[in-house]
Amino acid sequence: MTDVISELHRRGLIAQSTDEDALRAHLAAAPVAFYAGFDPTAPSLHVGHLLQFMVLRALQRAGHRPVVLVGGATGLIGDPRPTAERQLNDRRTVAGWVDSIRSQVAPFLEVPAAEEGLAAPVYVDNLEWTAPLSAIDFLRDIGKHFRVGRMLAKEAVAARLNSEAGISYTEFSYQILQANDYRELFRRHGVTLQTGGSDQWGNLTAGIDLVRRTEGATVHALSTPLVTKSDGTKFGKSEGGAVWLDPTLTSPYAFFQFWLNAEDADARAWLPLYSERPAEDVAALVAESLERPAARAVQRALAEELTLLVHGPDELRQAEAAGRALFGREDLTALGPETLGAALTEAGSVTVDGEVPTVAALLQLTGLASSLSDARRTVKEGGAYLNNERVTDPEAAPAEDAWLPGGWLVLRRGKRAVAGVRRGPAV
RNA sequence: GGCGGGUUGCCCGAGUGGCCAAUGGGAGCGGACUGUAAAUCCGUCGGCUUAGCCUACGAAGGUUCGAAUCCUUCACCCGCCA
Repeated sequence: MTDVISELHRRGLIAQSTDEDALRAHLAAAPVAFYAGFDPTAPSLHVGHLLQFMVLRALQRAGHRPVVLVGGATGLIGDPRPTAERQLNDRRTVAGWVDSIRSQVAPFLEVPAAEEGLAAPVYVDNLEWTAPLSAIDFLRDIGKHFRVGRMLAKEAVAARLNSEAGISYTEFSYQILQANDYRELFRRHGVTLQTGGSDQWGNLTAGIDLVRRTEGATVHALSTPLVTKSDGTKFGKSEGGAVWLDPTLTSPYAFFQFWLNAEDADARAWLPLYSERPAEDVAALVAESLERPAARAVQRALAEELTLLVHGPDELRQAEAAGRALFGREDLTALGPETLGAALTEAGSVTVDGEVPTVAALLQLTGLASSLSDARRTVKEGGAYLNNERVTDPEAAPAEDAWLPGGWLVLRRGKRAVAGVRRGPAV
């Protein structure tokens, strides 16, 4: 059995850990069950969650059994964020998100049939054991084991107490629920390791304490570092917001482009975290990037590997081809209707029927501009292009001879936001 | 429960009756330079049927020719006291 802790260290995936020697020995002794939780706070997971999957996959490859918890209960309460109180989502919405997130996780964890020696993942929802809890049970059987002093000292709580936002009793209680999850999974599935982001450390240790107090057992936790960007802005955002894993929210093309557009320094820092290539290959790619940054070998590697992982081989091929077509040197008319159509469909497109809208309207329709005002402004600033030629009049409709073979227009905003307009009856 | 302070655009934060769609900074967006990087510089940054109009300064009312600015009530936050 490989020493998975060493691998995780090498890749920079460990921020904090409970007694590491003990954990290493524990993992080496026998296959263990471990868990990571995902709260349904949105209809889809996003790139920020990807790092958790890298840890899950590494542990599973090492022979351990992943237990994936989707927080149907905790998602109703809200993990305290450092800045402000969360808006509560209604129960039906959260229940729907639980389903979509559960199915989203599945592809990341192979089923044992595919590869011998892998333990099948288990999926659970903490609503199962949290919903039946009465207030009395909660306070007597669980609450009694928590000291308020320790709860207040947790970073997530302390930050909020010191902020103007304060913290509600609801969110203050969150750590107790998550701790109870750990205990339930210890009882039900023999889980002895929880992984999560470093911002979850307080919650992870709360669970360890509860298991020790009530079960007399020593269990472990491992946290991943916060992924950062060299310019200090938040990781995982691109034009238009979060980068989702759901292909209907963020197209595979956009997902591919997100990684391809990473800054050099960031891409080099991220590669070990996200790549499952051998260490030598990772090192070689980083060296290549330092030598010839313009080739963007590291960005390409990230984009390819992760698009393949998240969206599969077909989508990867199309996302790549679309990028080549739209950013290639060739004349657009030389592309041919099939290539052009496939690329634009991948990038995002709209179909217009009847009278052709103005350029400003098309910018808005394709989502390249958020409003008509925004579209007009973009044209005024010289940032709008039709078939790679700058547009000057926002109120003019594209000329008849602008239509490319196949009935396409290529609309672009700035350097990299591209969308297609197709003429024809609505599909 | 009492007293005091606060709630402004994506975020931070000015603004105490007209010159306020609201100073400034950050983020975002566009341009130049590049490599579909970074840094830098310049521009832009509520919406619309765009020389104009509409909606906005926690919420709802009120005073006034005119309110983000004054008054009343409500909600929430922070601090001190009980």
